[in-house]
Amino acid sequence: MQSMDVPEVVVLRLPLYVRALTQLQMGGTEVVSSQQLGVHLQMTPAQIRKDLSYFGRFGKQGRGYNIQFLLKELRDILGLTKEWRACLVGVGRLGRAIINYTGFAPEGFTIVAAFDSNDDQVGTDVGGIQVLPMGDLAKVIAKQDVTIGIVAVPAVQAQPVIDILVKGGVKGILNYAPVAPQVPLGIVMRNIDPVLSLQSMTFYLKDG
Amino acid sequence: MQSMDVPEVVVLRLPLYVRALTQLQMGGTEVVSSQQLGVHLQMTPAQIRKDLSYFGRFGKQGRGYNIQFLLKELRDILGLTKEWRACLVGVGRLGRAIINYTGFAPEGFTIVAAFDSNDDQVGTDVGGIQVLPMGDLAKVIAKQDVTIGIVAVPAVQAQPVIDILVKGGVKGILNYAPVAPQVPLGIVMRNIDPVLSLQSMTFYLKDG
DNA sequence: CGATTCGTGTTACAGGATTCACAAACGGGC
DNA sequence: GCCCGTTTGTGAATCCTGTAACACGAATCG
Repeated sequence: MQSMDVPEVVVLRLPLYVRALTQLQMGGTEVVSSQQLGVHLQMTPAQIRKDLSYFGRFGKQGRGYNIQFLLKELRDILGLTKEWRACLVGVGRLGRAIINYTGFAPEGFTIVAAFDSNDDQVGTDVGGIQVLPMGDLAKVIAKQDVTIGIVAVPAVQAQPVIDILVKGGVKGILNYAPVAPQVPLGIVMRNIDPVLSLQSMTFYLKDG
Repeated sequence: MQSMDVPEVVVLRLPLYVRALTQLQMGGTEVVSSQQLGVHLQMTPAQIRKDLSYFGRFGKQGRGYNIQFLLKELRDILGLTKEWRACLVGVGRLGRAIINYTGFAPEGFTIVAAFDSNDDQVGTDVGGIQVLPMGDLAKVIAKQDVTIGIVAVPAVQAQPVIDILVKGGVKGILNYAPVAPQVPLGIVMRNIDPVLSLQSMTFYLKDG
């Protein structure tokens, strides 16, 4: 709702704040200023204050931000208070690594189902999850309340798989395939693409 | 050299062009207009033309861009014509997946060495690569002409590992650990962080 | 209790990036 | 050789983002 006129760059930074604040909280800090947060995250205090001011007034003049309070607010804003249910498509090497990745669950992202188009994979157990045939996708998404689809299939299959996921009803796509797929308006996509990262990195390395 | 006043956003987009052009080339196309590229990549033709114009005049009015020529130029600009040698630190689950990932080699990125601080891992063979102790890092980087360090260690170890890599002489860091590490000026870092991607995604999903 | 210090929220500004618009260039047809 | 449709490259204009400046509230101190 309030989301309408918040720049996307700002939204992309919010998780960084959440992470930094969580870390500080672990360390026992209770109050932090935009100044301190700034050095921690390598950004200017002004930017942090401005970002936060899009959503409310969370700080106290002369003191700073109460970490526990700000964290709760930011988690609310980002929608991190509920459990997000995802399904994985593609249980090859990459898919298996994703299923077994321990970083998702603590943040509230659970992979509740896995699919593969390869009949040899279907029926096998990967990291405690039964691999299902693509045909079951729509049914499972609806029944299991899945909102996020994770794509870990070869490049050529990515677009068709994403089409199926969208038709099936997921609202967000986390795409690991090295392509830039098209999604209809209203679907949120994020790409994980280490090769692109490396290819833009080399521009700066090539004559260092 | 010419790199000085090219905006970083532009550099980040160049690999997308390379990929799209390669795909078109595979399909047999020889010439493409900014218009066509635009629909393919979901961006405005003007932006594509402007981006390319930072580096030279590659197109012909009335015709468009010769794909083979433009690809060669872009690969040159990005420094993708040579083989880039990388080393991996951390051969846990994630590290193993990275070593076995088949997407790097075809693009000219080779992992030539792997390290781990865990003595149980040292000496074992992962995906055809001998795991070495951290102590050998500097020596190997120098001897093997390694310019890129890939970090796949737990969050708490990431910063110290990166410090060692930088001291050892790498120029670029591809960081998979869920932290925002500090690197000295002149070192290029790219972060791969699916959790951050998901956390910014949920902002848009939370009341859809 | 007044003065001082600190740090926020906000407004104004500067610098970048994206889009627009158009002259100049090219290729093909006649 | 000349015209016509097409598409580039590029200033100009617009939009967006980040930074700096500042007025005000809150806490502290003598």
